[in-house]
Amino acid sequence: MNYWLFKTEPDECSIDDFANAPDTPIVWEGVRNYQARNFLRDDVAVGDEVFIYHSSCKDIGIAGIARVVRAAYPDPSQFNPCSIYFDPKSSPDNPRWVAVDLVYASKLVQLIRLDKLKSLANLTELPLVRKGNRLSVMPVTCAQWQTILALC
DNA sequence: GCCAACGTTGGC
DNA sequence: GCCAACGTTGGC
Repeated sequence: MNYWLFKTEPDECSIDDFANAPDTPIVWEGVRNYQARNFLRDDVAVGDEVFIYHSSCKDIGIAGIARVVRAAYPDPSQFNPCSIYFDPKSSPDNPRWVAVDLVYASKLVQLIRLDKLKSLANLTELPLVRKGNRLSVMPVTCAQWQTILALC
């Protein structure tokens, strides 16, 4: 089993959206970066656990945990002309982008702020805290996962 | 809203 | 395959 961190803008999809529908899988669509796509497509597996990270908002940081319930499949939004994620260069017989499904696992008692994460020597290798990082789907090592959980 | 950093595109 | 120009991300 692997651990991950997925970024999301809470205006778009927040941990509360998961918590409000704890039995409903949420389609993690709209990843449009090749490195992130490759992680989703090749390495994210059913049963993996995911930190849900809130970006571009007032309270930036890790807000909760979700679990993967469906591995990669073609991201439906890439074929939908009405979607902001529509990609005219992708085709159903050769899809460029993938989605996975997540369900709610837990909400952290309090959000772990980005500056807190940046302050920890154990996390300096986490892509999230590295300068200029823009990866929206990133692996978290077991040690990093434990370090972060211990902050709760 | 600014802007640094990074990713992508496309001409050559 | 290089690289300038452009677009996007995301913290501040």
